Amino acid sequence: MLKLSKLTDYAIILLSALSKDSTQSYSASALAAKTHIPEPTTAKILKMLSSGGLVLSIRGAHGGYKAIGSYEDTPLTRIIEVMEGDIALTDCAINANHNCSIKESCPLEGAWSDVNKLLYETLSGVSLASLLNKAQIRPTEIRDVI
Amino acid sequence: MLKLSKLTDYAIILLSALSKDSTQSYSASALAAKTHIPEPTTAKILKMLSSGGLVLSIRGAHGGYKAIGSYEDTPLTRIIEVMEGDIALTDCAINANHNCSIKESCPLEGAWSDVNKLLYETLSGVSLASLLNKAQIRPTEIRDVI
DNA sequence: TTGATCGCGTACAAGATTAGTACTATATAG
DNA sequence: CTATATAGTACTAATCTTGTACGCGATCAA
Repeated sequence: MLKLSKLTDYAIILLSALSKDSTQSYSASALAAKTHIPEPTTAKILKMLSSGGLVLSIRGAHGGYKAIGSYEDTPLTRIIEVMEGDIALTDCAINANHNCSIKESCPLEGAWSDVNKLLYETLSGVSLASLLNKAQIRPTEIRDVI
Repeated sequence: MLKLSKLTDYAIILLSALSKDSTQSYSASALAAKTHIPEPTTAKILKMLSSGGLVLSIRGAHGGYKAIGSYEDTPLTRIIEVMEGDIALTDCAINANHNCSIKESCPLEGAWSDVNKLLYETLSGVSLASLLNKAQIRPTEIRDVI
């Protein structure tokens, strides 16, 4: 299926809610209510986004989370990396020294890493802002390849 | 992580083994021995590839599996679809009518489908043969986008 | 200074998905 | 007819993802 995790999906929804007004801070529970994402899960995701530098956290009473900038230049890959770790189609693609049971006989060796790089470049070209705006996603010369 | 399943990974290894000599047929157990993929798993994958039209199966004594053509024009997406079903970053991307718990409040609506299409186009541009050859993967004008 | 609010960190439990196995049926060659 | 090999289905086991719980630390306001 080549799926993103649900948490990544949720993360983008939360970022969307936060960027509605990036001057204001929202508590985790307020965001949960707003987005209908379960509260503990919301808190967890916001923590991850915060430690990944995608949102600002303000501790203490009347604290909360705040958007950082407009996400105009934030590539989709950044969110995926924060939420899921490195982007890798296969374990081989990212880590040449992983312990693969069929390593000796695998005919692919480094082949995946090229495909992986291509995929990464493609998703890097999509900014979070453009996703949130449902706006144009990529230069046409690339979209016409199909 | 945006990972492919292990079965998909194995499938490509098996296709690679088969295309070494596409005139010959190999039994599932022979391929398992050759690739070091567990035998029952090998059998299962070959069945899937066969019903997806990616390999030819020959039943009965001295039967086995055979490659179909050179896979020069077989896009990577084809294998992924056969092994994992539709390519979809999120459930929303492919099926607008899925029952999503936050559907009413989701700000993304159809946005994912555009990204998904882009991803699909990108992976379509990689042929199985080129992956097996570790050869050039994409026209330069696209690879230079980074 | 003290209490209430709210984020941080870690660890844990439940659920869903994926990987792998077993068994029976069917087709073909000799 | 028999041996060989794939097809199909159902089941089990392992892993990953999701969601929850709880105690700690920071900040604000009275």
